[in-house]
Amino acid sequence: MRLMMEMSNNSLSLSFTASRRVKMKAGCSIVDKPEGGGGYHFPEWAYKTESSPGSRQIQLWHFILELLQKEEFRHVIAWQQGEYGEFVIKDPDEVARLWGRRKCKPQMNYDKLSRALRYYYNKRILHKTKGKRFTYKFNFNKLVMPNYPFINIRPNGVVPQSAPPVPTASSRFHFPPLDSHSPTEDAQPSRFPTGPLVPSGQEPLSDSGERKPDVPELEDGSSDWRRGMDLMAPRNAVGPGGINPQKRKPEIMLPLFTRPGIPSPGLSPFAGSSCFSFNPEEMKHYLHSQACSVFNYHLSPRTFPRYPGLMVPPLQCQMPPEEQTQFPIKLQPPPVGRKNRERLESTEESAAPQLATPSPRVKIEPMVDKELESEELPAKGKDKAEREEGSGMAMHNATLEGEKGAIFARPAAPSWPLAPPASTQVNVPAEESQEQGDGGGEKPSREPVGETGTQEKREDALMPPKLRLKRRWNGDRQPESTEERQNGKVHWNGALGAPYLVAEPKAVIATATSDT
DNA sequence: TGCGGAATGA
DNA sequence: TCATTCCGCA
Repeated sequence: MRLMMEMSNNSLSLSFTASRRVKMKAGCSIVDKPEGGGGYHFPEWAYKTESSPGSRQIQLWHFILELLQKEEFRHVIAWQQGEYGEFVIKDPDEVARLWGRRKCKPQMNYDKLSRALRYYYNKRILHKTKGKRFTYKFNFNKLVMPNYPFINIRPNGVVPQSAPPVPTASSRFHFPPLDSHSPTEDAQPSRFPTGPLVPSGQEPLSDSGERKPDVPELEDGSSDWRRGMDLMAPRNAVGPGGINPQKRKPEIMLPLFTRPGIPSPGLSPFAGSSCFSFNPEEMKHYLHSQACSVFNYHLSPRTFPRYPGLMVPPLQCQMPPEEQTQFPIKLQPPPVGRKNRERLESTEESAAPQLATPSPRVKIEPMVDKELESEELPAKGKDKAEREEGSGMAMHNATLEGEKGAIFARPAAPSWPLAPPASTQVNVPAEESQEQGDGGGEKPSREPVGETGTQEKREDALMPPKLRLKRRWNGDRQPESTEERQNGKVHWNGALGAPYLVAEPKAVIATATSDT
């Protein structure tokens, strides 16, 4: 999360304040300790091998981050300026060498390393920036969110200065002491550093400050992401103090969640709780971008730990009615493998060539009863599966649609009041409408899905049975949300592995009027 | 240059 | 689970 937060900043310069405790083999380590000037602030867990779920040793992405935050390795690997979370391996051989050294694998080379990196594709930790040699992009949601159960966006939140970042600058960011900001603090000791990690406004960063004009990239999600940012930024520009939801009609609605303060059971491996404070505006940008990233980069359903019976806290209280909204969060099925993609590609190409457009598609997913059907949304071309993974957008759509809430409560229907149809929620421009959801108007009710639904079914028919089943299966049980994070305050119930959001009125990015 | 399958190891 | 290694393919 911290990483994410930092991404909210323009600057890349990082100061690694978080203590790092990377378990390294003696004689194999190359990076001992974070140094100032680097830029990203990563939580301790990021450097704890033991905190790397499923891993006993430092993971490659950890290592990459390490290198990225070290000035001395900037000539070897560095954040790509102007690109959100994107980094370039300037010296593949050297990086491989360093990695090999760290892992005590002298035979390591870039080929092998890159293979390891490629494994991250499916995990949504990384993705390749197509067309750019040795350039990859982190999916910070994947990396951070699961580890930062609580995200607290507050009007006066601070934002980190460095970071790959985010388009806006200036904010501050900090991690408030856990005990003070984590009402849901569970019994588990926090893994996160407490207290402000970075003084606001410090560390003017050099290399990341400016965002170059983005060049459209059809192939990867970058352009989409940027597009999303574009959509979001100008129209949603609001002062730090918040916005008037009534006046603002962002094309993309970022529903707010309120959280009644549900305690974390402490079941999550990421149970360490932490609060992050953001400048709402920046957060808005960031989160939106994240949403787009989720969409474009296909976050893995595994982004968030899942637990049976996971419930999403009722959304209510602490917020003006108009800001209250809840929507189902739904994860998309895991990425299909290349073969499947190709298969789908070929299948869909012939079957639904009209669908093949470079622009991202937002899959509208009727929740609840229509879940299964929604799972079988049309996939477009090769990226179909990936798009489907874009749970963020999917959720977004869901949000837009004022879907009901069975988000994390997989096993049971939501027990709290469901958000009303988003009749007032979205005012999406044509382009967005198309992209974000043909089903934007879809109601939780059983209204005919319309063309989208028809199309879904059509394509569903074209989908390999196996994939279909898989999607259904996963779709029913994989909560993930990106959109939610976009509201003032996002809290992740780390213990549950479920994010729940708490929006503060002033941190409103967008609101879905629930009463219309 | 990049991808991903497969076998294998830790 | 996360690589590492090897390899064929594009």
